[in-house]
Amino acid sequence: MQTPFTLKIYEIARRIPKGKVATYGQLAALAGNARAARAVGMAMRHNPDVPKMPCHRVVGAGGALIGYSAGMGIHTKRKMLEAEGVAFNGIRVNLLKSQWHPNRA
DNA sequence: ATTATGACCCGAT
DNA sequence: AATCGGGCCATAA
Repeated sequence: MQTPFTLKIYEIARRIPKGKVATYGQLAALAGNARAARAVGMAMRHNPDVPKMPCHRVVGAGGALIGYSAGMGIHTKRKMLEAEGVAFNGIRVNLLKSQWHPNRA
């Protein structure tokens, strides 16, 4: 059992559709605290439920690839995102095309 | 209960 | 693009 905030982050992260990405700040905002982006990252780092927790679909603000400790870190993360059809723009994710819109499905 | 840390974010250099 | 510094938050120790 995790803390309420963390659980909330899990709920949200879990419903990120394949091929889309969300930013830490976005998740934080959806969780109720737009400034808790850092806390969101911590929740991800402690991720207890890998299968349900697509932490690779969570990127930094502006689509910057931040975080991820598995495999080759960012490299692996990017690989997975590409595999899911996420549009990349050089070193960043093309949020313009691949950012998750919770409201829109 | 207090202190320290981190998968952040923003603005400036 | 990369680096530096300051601010915010919840979690872990």
